[in-house]
Amino acid sequence: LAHTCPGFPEHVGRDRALELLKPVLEDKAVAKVGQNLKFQSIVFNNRGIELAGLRFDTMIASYVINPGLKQHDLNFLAQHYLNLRKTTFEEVAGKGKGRKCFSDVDLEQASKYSCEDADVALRLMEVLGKQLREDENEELFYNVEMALIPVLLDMEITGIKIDKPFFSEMSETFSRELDQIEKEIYLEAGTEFNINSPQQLGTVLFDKLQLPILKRTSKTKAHSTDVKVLTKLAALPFKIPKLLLRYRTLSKLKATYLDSLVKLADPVTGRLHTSFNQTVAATGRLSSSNPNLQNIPIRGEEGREIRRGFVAEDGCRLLSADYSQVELRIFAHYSGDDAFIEAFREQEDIHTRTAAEIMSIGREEVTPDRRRIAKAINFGIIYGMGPHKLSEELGIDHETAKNYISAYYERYRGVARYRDEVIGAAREKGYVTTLFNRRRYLPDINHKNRIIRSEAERMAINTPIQGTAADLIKMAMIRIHGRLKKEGFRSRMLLQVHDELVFEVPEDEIDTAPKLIRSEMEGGFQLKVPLKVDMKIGRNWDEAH
DNA sequence: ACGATCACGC
DNA sequence: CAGTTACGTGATCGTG
Repeated sequence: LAHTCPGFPEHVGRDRALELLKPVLEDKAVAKVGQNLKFQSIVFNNRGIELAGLRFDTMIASYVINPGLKQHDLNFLAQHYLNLRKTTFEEVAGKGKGRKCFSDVDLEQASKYSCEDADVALRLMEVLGKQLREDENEELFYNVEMALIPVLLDMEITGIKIDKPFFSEMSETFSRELDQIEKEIYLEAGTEFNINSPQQLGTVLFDKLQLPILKRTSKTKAHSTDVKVLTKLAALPFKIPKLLLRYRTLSKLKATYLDSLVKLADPVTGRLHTSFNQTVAATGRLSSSNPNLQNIPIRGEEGREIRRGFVAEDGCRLLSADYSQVELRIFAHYSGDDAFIEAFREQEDIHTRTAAEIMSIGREEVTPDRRRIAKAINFGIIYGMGPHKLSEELGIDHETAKNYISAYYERYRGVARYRDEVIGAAREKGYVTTLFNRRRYLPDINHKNRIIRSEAERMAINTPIQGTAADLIKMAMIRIHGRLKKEGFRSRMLLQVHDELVFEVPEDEIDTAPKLIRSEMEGGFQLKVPLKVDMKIGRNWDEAH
């Protein structure tokens, strides 16, 4: 098909071949089995074919069976599950500069390679399918992960519009300020050097200017120059740390967001098309790349400004719907703790309530600073944080931090119970699971080294929470996508950012689409606490958030 | 090509 | 086996 290697015989041309295959590829009654079906769907989509009947994706099956594996490629799966060494793409196409386009690969080799690919995928289905059944993961695999493929595909194909001139102008403004700061830094340093090189910067700060070394990097023990260090150094009578902080912020935003996003946007439509990866995060979360649209800035002033460049098409608005405190609610559910559950049922401010309870004060005595402490503890607990990190985080002494944590476990007995149970189960079984039976193996849970074991214990605590949140939003996405299509909406889901969904909504659906979205996000599954969704509409992502 | 550092998100 | 908060991606530098 469409082969061009020398001496290739007369054959059915690409367009004719696709025309002949189209009815089969688009027939949902004809089951499709393969590796990375979303990618295959995109390839066919480029030729006007809508691949249907996606039955079994071997890459995703492997991920559901063991999401902690770093590889789910076909060569690895063949070796791991079939004990079979498959021909690699490199072996037929070459590598580096000499790499051939597949259509130029020798016909004999190319056909053998292609057939092997299909054969291996089919044989893997048997093995992986059996394992999914054994692990009671068929529901999760078929009804969640497989069902999510067409949803993600539509989101990727649709893309989100950006305001390119807006980003370009912002980039220019940043450039001018960066030039200015650069000059000042050189003046203060008394020398010119590469500010973007932590190594060269370290030499200037700590050797030449003799600033105190507050921290070393973990791997190489070099002098650290990260934000925390620079912030502390900014208290000293030197101008350079403040200048560097500003420089870092601006150059990060310019290089990672402004300049790269403009380059990646479609020149005709001005839309950005990310890839959602379904087999990367060990907890069950999605990830996003090329570009990553799950780490668009929101905190700093300039960062937030970048969100104004994510816009709705004419005649539409962006709608952001995010789960309020979803991980803490799941945590409350798991803990079964009465006080915790009541707080959410009564729609109280959870951090205020936590502050009141662990500090034994009335709710009216909870100052913003006390609330901040409670908030850090609430999040720290679900990440398995210890007193050391908490005291550092909050700038309080070690003893106080320790007391807060013990007061927390004292007050919320269910939390302590959850912690003990989940770690105990992990030790016994070697894995933890989410509410929907997504499994993650923790081979180091019984490790003799305390540090390594603690790391596994933190994963044991966090994974059921983060993973259940991932399961819930995936199920909501599937239902919303299905209903929008079935009920003839023109509103489209564009992005998922772990606990948030972003939609593009035509003006005449502003009254109807949000109701559907809220109902599917909040009502999909009954926990011991209600799920709450916050929604906002705007002309751009900043206004909508 | 790859590891290290840094910085952005949840 | 690594140095005490889970999970990611990407730009850039420096080295091989």
